[in-house]
Amino acid sequence: MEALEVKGSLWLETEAGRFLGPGRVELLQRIEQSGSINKAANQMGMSYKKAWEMVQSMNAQAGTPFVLTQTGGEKGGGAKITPAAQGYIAYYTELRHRFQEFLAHESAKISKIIVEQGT
Amino acid sequence: MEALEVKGSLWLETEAGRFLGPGRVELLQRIEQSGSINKAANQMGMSYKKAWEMVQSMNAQAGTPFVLTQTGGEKGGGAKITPAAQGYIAYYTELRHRFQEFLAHESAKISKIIVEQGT
DNA sequence: AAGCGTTATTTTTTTCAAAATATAACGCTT
DNA sequence: AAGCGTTATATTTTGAAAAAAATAACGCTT
Repeated sequence: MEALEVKGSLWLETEAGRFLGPGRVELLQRIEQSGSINKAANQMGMSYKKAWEMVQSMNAQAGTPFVLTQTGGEKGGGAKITPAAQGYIAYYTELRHRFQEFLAHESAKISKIIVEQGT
Repeated sequence: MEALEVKGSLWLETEAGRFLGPGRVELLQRIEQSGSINKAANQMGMSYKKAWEMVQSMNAQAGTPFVLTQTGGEKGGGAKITPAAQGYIAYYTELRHRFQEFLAHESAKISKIIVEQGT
């Protein structure tokens, strides 16, 4: 057994289910950067519909909306994220960093342990 | 936003992909306890075929087999897990315990943080 | 030799999620 | 009024995974 690694995934959950994970955070960041749900979805190889449903779900679960949209107008419309969303993104990023340190630490220990048990 | 919790999932990975996670560990434990792939699968609401494929995949990825099977015989056949599998189960259980402590610690901190940022 | 409960394997069917397609509305620009 | 790029929504199609079903083999017991 070579190159055994500890991997994992992390998300925030409310009583209504998953609230914020890697996919939603990336979507929010791409909406922030591009100003468009459509562009963000295309960048991620995701259908507009799915992205829009993720936005709906987040807006519903958070007390305050995470994404504000506008239909029509100068550039056809657009979307931007709220300060609340930015706050959660910052928190999630720090949390993920601590998690990656946990995983790296456990991965560093693992080879020793497996050798000890003799497989 | 009430009752926000940090949740996650954890597994071991080799260059060939996922090797050991919660589902496989539970399957191994139930095979050990029941002496049968079939019974273990039924207990987990899983088809025999899927359980058998998981066993095949584990046996292939680990250098040494994790499950030994016998067809025919006194009770029609059966399966048991090897000491190597038992060693990995013990390691994974300890790892999961440390992970749950990480999650609990982060969940305890989270409410404070969210309040601070004013949502 | 017939029966049993299991492992082992293939084939078929079903289910469900994802993708694709289509349509409408919106508000600006020209 | 026509065109644009977007949001918003419903409908259809596709595909892949899961489930179900069917078959065979195995080695013991009776």
